[in-house]
Amino acid sequence: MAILIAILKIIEYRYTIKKFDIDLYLGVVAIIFTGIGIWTGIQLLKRKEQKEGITHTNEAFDQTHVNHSDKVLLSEREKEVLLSMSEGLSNQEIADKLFISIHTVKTHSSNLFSKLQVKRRTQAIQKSKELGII
Amino acid sequence: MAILIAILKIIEYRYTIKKFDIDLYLGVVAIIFTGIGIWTGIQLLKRKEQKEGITHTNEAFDQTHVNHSDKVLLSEREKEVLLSMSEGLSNQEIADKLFISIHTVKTHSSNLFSKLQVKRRTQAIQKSKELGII
DNA sequence: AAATTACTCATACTAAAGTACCAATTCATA
DNA sequence: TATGAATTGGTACTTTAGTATGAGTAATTT
Repeated sequence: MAILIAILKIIEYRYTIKKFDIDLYLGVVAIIFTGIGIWTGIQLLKRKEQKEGITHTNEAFDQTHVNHSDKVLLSEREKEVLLSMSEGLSNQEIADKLFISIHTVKTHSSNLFSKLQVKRRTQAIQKSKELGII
Repeated sequence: MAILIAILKIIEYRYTIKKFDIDLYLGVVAIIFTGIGIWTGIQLLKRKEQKEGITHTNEAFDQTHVNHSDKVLLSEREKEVLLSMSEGLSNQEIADKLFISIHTVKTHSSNLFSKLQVKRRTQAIQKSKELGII
């Protein structure tokens, strides 16, 4: 804001161009500040994307790093749940298949997610295939 | 440009606010057009990035499309969403990645699910891998 | 015997996913 | 020019997924 005001002051040669059409001056101001706006917008969006990019690469790094250092050991039941997930089954369908309640399936899910260090079943599927668990 | 001029004309109540400080008027014009500029800049950048994204996916698409059946025909965008799904991204993350709203991601999701005749994203991932779409 | 691990089930939540509508824009094509 | 496909965005809603927490049981290990 301070910069904008400063620029406005610098441009303020309107006393010298008073003889010119005031419309022309306004048009120039409008165009200049449109340009400033465009530039600002691009800068803002760039910064936002950079932050997201850093976050993503960090996540990707963590995943691949853990792959080599930790041997992820899932229990039998967790592996069964994970396998069923990769087949596209819902929690309820997995529960029916394994003759357990949906609550138990959710417990196994949550546990295997934290063991695999993922947040969603789709990530678990992808990661477990990378690790050769499935 | 025509729009800018038109807006300028609409704003042109300077005859009525002549009694007010001309600096105030200029400040308002500057702020408004800065806002317009920011918006324009964001829109321009969005469009640019989207074109780049499509180019990339087209390259990837050409590699896989030749090899496999076109019985299930997904649109470009649907394939992009599907691929992102298989990478374990949430709808919100896909939206951010493709520079579209989460609503649009859901629309694409729902459409590709019915095209693949599945009910969940996990099934879509499994089936599309069977079909060689991914 | 005590501790640990795996498995089970539950409640009560929040978050995400998915569906069903609708509507506007763009773009290629009949 | 009109028509349809693709893309985008929205509201409102239901369903599923996921988290946090607690707790009981059986088997194994220390």
